[in-house]
Amino acid sequence: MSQADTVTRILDSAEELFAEKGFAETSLRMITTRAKVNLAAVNYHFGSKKDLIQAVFARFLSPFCSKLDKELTVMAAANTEPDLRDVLDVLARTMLTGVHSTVGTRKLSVFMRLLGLAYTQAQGHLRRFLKENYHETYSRFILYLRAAHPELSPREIFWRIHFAIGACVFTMSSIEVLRDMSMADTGEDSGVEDVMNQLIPFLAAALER
Amino acid sequence: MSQADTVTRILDSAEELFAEKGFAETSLRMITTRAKVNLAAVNYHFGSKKDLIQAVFARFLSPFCSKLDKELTVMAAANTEPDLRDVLDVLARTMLTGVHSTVGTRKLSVFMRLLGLAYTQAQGHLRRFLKENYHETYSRFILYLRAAHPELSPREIFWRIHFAIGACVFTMSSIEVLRDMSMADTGEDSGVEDVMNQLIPFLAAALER
DNA sequence: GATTGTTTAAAACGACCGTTTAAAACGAGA
DNA sequence: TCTCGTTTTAAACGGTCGTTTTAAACAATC
Repeated sequence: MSQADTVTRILDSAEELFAEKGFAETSLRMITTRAKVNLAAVNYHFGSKKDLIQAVFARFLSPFCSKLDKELTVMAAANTEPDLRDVLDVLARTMLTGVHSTVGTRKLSVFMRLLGLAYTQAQGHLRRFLKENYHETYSRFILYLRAAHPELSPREIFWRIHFAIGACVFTMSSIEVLRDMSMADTGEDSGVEDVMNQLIPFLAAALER
Repeated sequence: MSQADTVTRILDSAEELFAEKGFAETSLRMITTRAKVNLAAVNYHFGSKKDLIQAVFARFLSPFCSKLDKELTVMAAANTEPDLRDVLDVLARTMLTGVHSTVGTRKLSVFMRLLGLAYTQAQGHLRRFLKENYHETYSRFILYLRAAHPELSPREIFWRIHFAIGACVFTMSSIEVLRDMSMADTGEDSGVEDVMNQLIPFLAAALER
């Protein structure tokens, strides 16, 4: 087994388990067992559990953000005055293509769940790491949102977009629970795609009102 | 120190710490140290950590749900055909009065954060506990929502209301982080009330579209 | 094929976890 | 005041955690 294999297998297992259980509830022993590597491999290749957490985020956020950056540039070049739909379309398309990442397909729910963890379970080290590495792209995205709605104050833009993020992240974070509840309530199963198809108009209505 | 004191102090500390850090990241030693009681007191009075978690939820959900039940009855008696605003008003008012609970004032953000944990960190035992004890009130609330919008399918109602819950829970759960980010982005501080004042029209627009 | 640097392996470390035990302290009723 | 059930205390238990250590296995260079 090559080094790349070991590192990748650890990242894969860690990503799955973090998304499923959170950081504290996932032990290095679970990760290394699932990855079929030795326990010490995590500390050897990554240094510590904290560094592993950061590496998991880096692996999907770095390609995602550079893709988003490129797409924003394309958008800005094509259209002198991008409206809200344009900006959100760029985000949505980048997310969907970013999900089908370099190595196979990453589930959208895993992506969302990790994003949710970043907000709700981020200890100091992760928050600092994310800000340091991805704040630039984030600011740029927000800037285009502002440009699309110059009549709204920056504060209004900020909060509306974070309400929307909340609806997405919460929904996708607890998608299994919610699907169970929906099943119990309505008697019908809701596929993840059904949910997305309802979520998008919901968000559009809330953002554009 | 009386028994009631000990039990209450444990619940207070546990509630704060759970809301701040989550379940796994909060140890019984942290709780008992903050509560200034002996470590064994938790197992003596509650049985186990799981039982303590359930007790924390029971303490704020039980009064909340019985209040909500009463208010729903009042609403149903006063108005033969309650519309969406009526139903949501009942919920909002119950939440705000429920927050100022029997013992002092509980922060709204703590209430929301616990609600968020129930969705995103609930292990089997907590999920079962919540369903067993509070599912009845929940169903009744959903029923009124359906009656208010009979043209929408139960599935649509279910998902819209949970998207809305997501926006609330996420926002209030990470309110500190978000206020920091907003400050860094816009240069202006957003008070919690400002945020609420923007959240409500956002949700109304999304639900009623 | 010996040597060197890299990666894997097994075992152990100290720390902290939730829980249990057994004795001490307490408080109300006889 | 003595008693007896309740509550608090201090100490210990077994177990799991993240991390470290030491040696073995491996791969590339000469």
